[in-house]
Amino acid sequence: MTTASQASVPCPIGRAVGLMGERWTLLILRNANLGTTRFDAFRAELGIADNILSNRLARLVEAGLLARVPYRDGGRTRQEYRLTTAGADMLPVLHALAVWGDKHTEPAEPAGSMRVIHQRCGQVTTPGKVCDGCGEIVRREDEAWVRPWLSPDPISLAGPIDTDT
Amino acid sequence: MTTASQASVPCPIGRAVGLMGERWTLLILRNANLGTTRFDAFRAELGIADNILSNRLARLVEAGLLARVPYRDGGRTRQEYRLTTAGADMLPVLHALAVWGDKHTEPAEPAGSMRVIHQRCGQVTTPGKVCDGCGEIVRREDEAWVRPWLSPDPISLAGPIDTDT
DNA sequence: AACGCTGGCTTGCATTTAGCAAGTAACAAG
DNA sequence: CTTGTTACTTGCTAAATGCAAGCCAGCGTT
Repeated sequence: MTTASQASVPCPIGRAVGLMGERWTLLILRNANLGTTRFDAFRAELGIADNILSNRLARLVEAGLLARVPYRDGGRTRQEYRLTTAGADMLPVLHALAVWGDKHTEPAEPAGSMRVIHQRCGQVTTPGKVCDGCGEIVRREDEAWVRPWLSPDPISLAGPIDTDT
Repeated sequence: MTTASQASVPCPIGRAVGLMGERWTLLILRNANLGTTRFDAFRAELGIADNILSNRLARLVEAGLLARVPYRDGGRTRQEYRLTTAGADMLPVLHALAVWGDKHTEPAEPAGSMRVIHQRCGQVTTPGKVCDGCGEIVRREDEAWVRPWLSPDPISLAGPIDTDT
């Protein structure tokens, strides 16, 4: 799913950054990993302009990280932007950014830090491979995030859509 | 080291992305982690415009990820941009981008993939915490990268400068 | 068939940013 | 004093960002 401009970059970091080294793209991928799929939901959650959101979603679909999928809603057809495997595989990047952000930056108001929950044992854990509590590998489907500034409830990560792009 | 615009963002990912969700910034951090320190070296390695490089280096210094340090070179005073602890702590983000980029994007010409070497045992390993070969935790000072499109030689990661910003 | 509503954009515009290429200032050597 | 180097700055053009209004397709209702 490489776009033409990636193909000339030998470095995988360079190619990845060419696709997603842009703040709105990364924020869209964060929210998509947490289950956001609809245009108006991204717009509301991110406070992003319509034209920028439309542009970024199109790029993410073209790059294969999201898939634009029609669905029926109360009789009418709507569109949603579903996470693909490539989009889901961004989770380690999001984990790493969360750890860095938590260590090196401060929110103005301590609403409480973001926490990652291993749902199988219920423990808070460092994002990454192995649960700090029980030592098990934390699988995506057992991981939830608590963002206390939004809600005290853990949000499970979204599963990717199966896709052949 | 939070800039004013970060302080209003409760999410650590949002704050991190506010500082570095931009391709040139990420690429500068990649090269700084591999030991690049001088303005003309960044310019040559990245093919970046002077004004953009100057701007990004200033922002990274302001955000505390790099430190601008004078040094003597053949009698004259020059400046270098040294990695700080905060900049060094970007390594997991770079690792995650490398893994993603390697899995989901293709170079035009197979020059060979980027490889991470655990120098204590000499093995190639997956970037991350534990060596695939010997099972030891891969410490920064024992990690080197091979980027075959540049050179067959492993490049050790740069150690951060001690700094109190 | 006509109309209204909604969703998912597009458009026009002003502002900002990106990037090229030339130029500048400070500092050193000759 | 002149020259060269380093680390930028500047002027300019093109592209991107983002606001706010508007458009179009698809649907349901009348």
